[in-house]
Amino acid sequence: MLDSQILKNNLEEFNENLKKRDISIDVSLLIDLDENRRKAKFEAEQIRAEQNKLGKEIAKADKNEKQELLKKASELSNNFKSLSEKAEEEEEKFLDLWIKIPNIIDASSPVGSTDEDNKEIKKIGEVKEFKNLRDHLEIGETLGLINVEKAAEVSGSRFSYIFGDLVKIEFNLVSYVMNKLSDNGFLPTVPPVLVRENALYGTGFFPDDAEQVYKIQNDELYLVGTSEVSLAALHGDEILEFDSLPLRYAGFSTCFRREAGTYGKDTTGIFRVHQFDKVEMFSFCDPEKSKEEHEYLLTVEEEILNDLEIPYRVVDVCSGDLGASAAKKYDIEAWMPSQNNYREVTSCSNTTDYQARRLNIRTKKDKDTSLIHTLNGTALAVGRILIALIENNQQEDGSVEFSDELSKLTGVKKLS
RNA sequence: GGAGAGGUGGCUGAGUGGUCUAAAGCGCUCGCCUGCUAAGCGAGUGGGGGAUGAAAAUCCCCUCGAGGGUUCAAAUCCCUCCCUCUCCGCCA
Repeated sequence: MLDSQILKNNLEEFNENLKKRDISIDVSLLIDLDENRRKAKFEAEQIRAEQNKLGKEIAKADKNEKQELLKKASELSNNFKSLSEKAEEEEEKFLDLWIKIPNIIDASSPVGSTDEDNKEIKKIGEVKEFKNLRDHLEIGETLGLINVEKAAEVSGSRFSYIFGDLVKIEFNLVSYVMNKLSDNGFLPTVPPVLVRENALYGTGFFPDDAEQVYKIQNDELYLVGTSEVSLAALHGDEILEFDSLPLRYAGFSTCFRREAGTYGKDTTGIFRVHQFDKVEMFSFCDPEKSKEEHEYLLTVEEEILNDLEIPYRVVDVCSGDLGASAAKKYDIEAWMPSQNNYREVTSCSNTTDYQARRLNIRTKKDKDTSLIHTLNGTALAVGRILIALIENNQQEDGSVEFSDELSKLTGVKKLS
């Protein structure tokens, strides 16, 4: 959520941002609603003040005076009730619209409408040529490492079983990444994957992306699509020690996504599934240092991909492709030989104070309390990394063989 | 799942309808005192929103787990929810 002061202080920036994001809303309506709610609240408060004053007089008054004063107080009370009701209505009217306004985009983010307009920043690693090119599913099925057909019978489409050495690789990679992050000041965390509605509003997934989230009907709980949600909410309603910033966490969790509206898209194998495991970095940061922190998270992501010997490119995500809460976002896309293309394996966002305002996370600096900035980045999206590892290290005979260096991380030299 | 007890400021803890503007203690900050340290003395010490103002500031509203209700008036009474603890049952 944005600071509504922007309507008074920096309307130009506000309008420009809407333009960049290609959103058309009635700004003058917003301004009116904002003014109305302030006015309504102020009027209610005035009456409340009178009422409070009178209440104190009543407490001191003797019996004769009391009856008279009570009558007056009763009037004020009714008056206040109707005014504060009105104030609440006005507040709600404004907030309903305001909560949907996305974050202010960083000046350095490219302007554009779709992922086609994302800006490639760099391309690292050599793309190999393959004879008898196979995709990860074909390799995985043949070697008995992946089964999506059986998973479809058990759970429906977009689920998978992974077996044997692939599981071994998953746990080895998670362990490698957790160690690396722990060495770099991230606190390893296993957060809850079921959360209340509030955590999803706080992180900006609600109300906009609600259709992507699984709901547990009986208990009013939701399955997180990323541990970002539970990590961000960890410090909700807190004032963090300024000297403790940045507070960095590395969360391991299973992630659940409904993938509504993706029918027919990425239907092969385990690329786009309803359930996958992920290690996520999350940082609570001094607002003045969030840009550096963002670059830092990206660096960590790149190091991991380099260690894993996966060719990749880094993309600066354009205005139209940013989520509501991000001011700036870098995606890393790994080379996927079977698709002859780079595909997203990490995403790293600076959400500035957008989540912090909703979650009420602040710090105290020189006596002033101010909102902190939050950032998140994927350290290891297990499923997609497994795909990249399988496909980029496949052999002509349909086996998969890792370099000596890489096999130290996977714990497996050859899949056959 | 059953039975019970609770949630008050950074912490401990008093407070069962109006002077609560939340006692007291601890902690913290500043000052005094002391050769240093401790003790002592004094002052201050949460958060959010708003009005006026160039600013400094002054004033107002909200906040005792959350949300409703009763009342002229709620930390205090009533309802719903959340959380914590104890006992029983079940359980990885």
